[in-house]
Amino acid sequence: MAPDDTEPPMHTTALSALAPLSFGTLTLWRAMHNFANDMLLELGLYPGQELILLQLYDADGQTHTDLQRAVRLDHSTVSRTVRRMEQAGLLTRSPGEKDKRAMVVSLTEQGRALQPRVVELWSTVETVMTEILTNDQQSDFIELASRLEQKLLTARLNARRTSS
Amino acid sequence: MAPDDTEPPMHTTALSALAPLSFGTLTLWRAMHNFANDMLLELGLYPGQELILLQLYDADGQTHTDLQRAVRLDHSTVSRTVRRMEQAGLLTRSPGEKDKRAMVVSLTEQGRALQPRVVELWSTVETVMTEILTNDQQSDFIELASRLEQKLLTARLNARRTSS
DNA sequence: ACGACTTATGTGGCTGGCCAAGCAAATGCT
DNA sequence: AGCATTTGCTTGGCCAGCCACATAAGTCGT
Repeated sequence: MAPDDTEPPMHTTALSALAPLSFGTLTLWRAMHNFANDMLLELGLYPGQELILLQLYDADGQTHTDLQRAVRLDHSTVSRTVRRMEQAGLLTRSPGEKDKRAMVVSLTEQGRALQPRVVELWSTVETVMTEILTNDQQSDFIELASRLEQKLLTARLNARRTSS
Repeated sequence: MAPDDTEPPMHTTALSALAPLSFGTLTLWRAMHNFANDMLLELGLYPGQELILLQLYDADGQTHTDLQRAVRLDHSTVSRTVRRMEQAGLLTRSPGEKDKRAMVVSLTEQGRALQPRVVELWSTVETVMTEILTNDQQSDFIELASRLEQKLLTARLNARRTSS
């Protein structure tokens, strides 16, 4: 788990003065990540694995590519993570019938058994967060976050186009 | 860098429906992280290293512990990262005079030369984000993020207290 | 039908981040 | 003074995430 948070929080970083919005995003994410992580570890999961599980709960029997597009991580990351989850007994991989290159990922009993706990985990995180916000604040935050995300995505694309 | 974002964004993940606030936080952070990362790599830096540099720009000659408290990462992470940055010629480590256990970290010419570019990097990120927000929306977002962070920090502490 | 391209996945290597275990130096306590 | 505790840092091991490269299997064009 992350370092002790018993000390006064670092509200005086260089970054906080230079780029408060970025700083706020970073620290919020870290706090959420650490909080979720503690619970994930109790389920024997590592961060990111629960996203793949959620994806499979939504529709079992997806290929690596399906999962990769959903979670938006590198295919090599998905490949390794899925393999580790297979070794952990959470899911099964088998070559596709039509397309022999594709690996179809299916939940095992053990993997499916985690569904309520994984759902509860994220519900807990969400509850903790929404608890201190009004409905309006929640939708405002979500909308702002979404707009910022979109802006950053397009900014990144533009930057890449001009550099390459 | 992260996977191609040319495909339509994943606005239909299982998590987005289950925990929209958490999902928004996660995706926003990822977008920001990826955007910043591209620029970091062009500077020959890896994510997290620029935070240590910023810290040193603020006050050169800090110990590992100083840095660790500032960036709030695990001390072992700081140790490794600082060592790699030393190998990259960005900084110097030398045992403290009074306290021979402490490693005092100082910037090299090369490390200090990066200051304007590191500052510019985060300014760029911040500008991209603030561009689409009014001043009120910016301060709202920062305040909400800060409150959410605090809530998550205390929730984590409570959870740990009761479990251990 | 055959070669070129595209797609699906795997592997090695690098980083960040964490924990746990270990070592060395400073501090404190008797 | 001498021993126990605390503090500062290091190392090994595990995971995520990325890129670059490699392989296998569909697909397409001639």
